[in-house]
Amino acid sequence: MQDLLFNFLSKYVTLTEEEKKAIISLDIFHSVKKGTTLLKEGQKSNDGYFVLKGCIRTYYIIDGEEKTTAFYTEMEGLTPHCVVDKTPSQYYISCIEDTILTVANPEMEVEIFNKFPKFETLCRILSEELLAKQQFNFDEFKISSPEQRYLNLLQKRPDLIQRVPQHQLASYLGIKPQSLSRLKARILEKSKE
Amino acid sequence: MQDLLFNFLSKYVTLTEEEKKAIISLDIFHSVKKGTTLLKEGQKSNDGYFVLKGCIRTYYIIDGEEKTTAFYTEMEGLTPHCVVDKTPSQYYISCIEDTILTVANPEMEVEIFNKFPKFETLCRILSEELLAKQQFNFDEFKISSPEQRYLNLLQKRPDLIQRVPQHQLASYLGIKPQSLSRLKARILEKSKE
DNA sequence: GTTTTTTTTTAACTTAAGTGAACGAAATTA
DNA sequence: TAATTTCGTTCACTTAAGTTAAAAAAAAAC
Repeated sequence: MQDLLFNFLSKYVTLTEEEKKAIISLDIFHSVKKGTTLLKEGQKSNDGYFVLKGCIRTYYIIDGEEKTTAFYTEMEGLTPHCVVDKTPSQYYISCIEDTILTVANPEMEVEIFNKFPKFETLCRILSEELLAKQQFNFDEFKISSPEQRYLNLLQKRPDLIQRVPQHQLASYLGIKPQSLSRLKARILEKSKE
Repeated sequence: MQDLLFNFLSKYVTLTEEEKKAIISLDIFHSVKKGTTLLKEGQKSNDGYFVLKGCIRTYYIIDGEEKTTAFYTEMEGLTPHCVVDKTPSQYYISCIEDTILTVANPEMEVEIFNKFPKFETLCRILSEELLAKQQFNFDEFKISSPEQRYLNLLQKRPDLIQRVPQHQLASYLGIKPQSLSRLKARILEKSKE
């Protein structure tokens, strides 16, 4: 299980056995069942997550309606907003599949950083990389229509469309479930011509 | 001029005179005139920017049309995508006002990090913070209509609406300039009732 | 200070998303 | 397995954004 993490990290740094042991000893590996809510609106938390296997989503509840804004799957990490600015969370995080993830808080990070400074470099690089990727996704979203966004997702993350309920996908694409249905029918219609 | 930077940084770390001098000696402070293009599509570059005064924007040119995706103003930083993944840039960066900014590349960063490890901590924290903020902005964008996005911007960044040309604002809001005009007229109409 | 260019607004028309309701399919629960 | 809830799709209707064109306003260039 932890090999998934070490494999991923090996793309960025070479870890000694001692360093790996230090990570394992933090006891950050967890298995969570489908449907489990990791964080609720209004809660304070210091936990950041990194998905090793499975899928989690973040969503807001606005006027009683769920608005799904992100999915995190294999080798993707999430530091909730509330961890960064120490305020109650504005959104929920829950598992849409049985999921294996790591859970870590800033205190644990500092502890590791002090012992092994290369981890701080790793975290800096990862978060800079993620920031650039995130900015690009946002750019793409802005300059695309809902239909283009869907087609784009079909190209770039076909798995998501399979493993995620459609009504959750819809708000992820910035539209209503009915519009997603219609849009898919429209695409199918076009492809027949 | 550099005080703007050190003032900002003082919120995160305390810098010694020696450290400040090390930064100044990197010769990263630049003044650029309105209209200057800092980066063009297809170019490779290693420069990241941090705006001390003024405003820069990133935009794509798609089918001959400019698509503005972001503005960076006072105390906001930008590491272009092409710096992170070493590919030619997909977008342009230019100044929409006379601007004072810092320009730094990863090599300079590494040099500073080696001399003063606290800078790496600073950069990690800044980019984690930015990532969380960025994610939240994206969330807000997804769950809002164009009209809500405009009203939201009016609340949160009224300065942008003043200092930025409307047609650039429009694509930033994910719509066409004509739609922005109409939307503003609609809001004005509503407020009269 | 006038001309030229760029930007913003307005309008008419087209296309697509939002809304509310209904229906069948699928998944959950009893 | 039957009952119930949740989910996905379809429909009719409303609202708003995209498109094309033109005019007005503002900014830049001469």
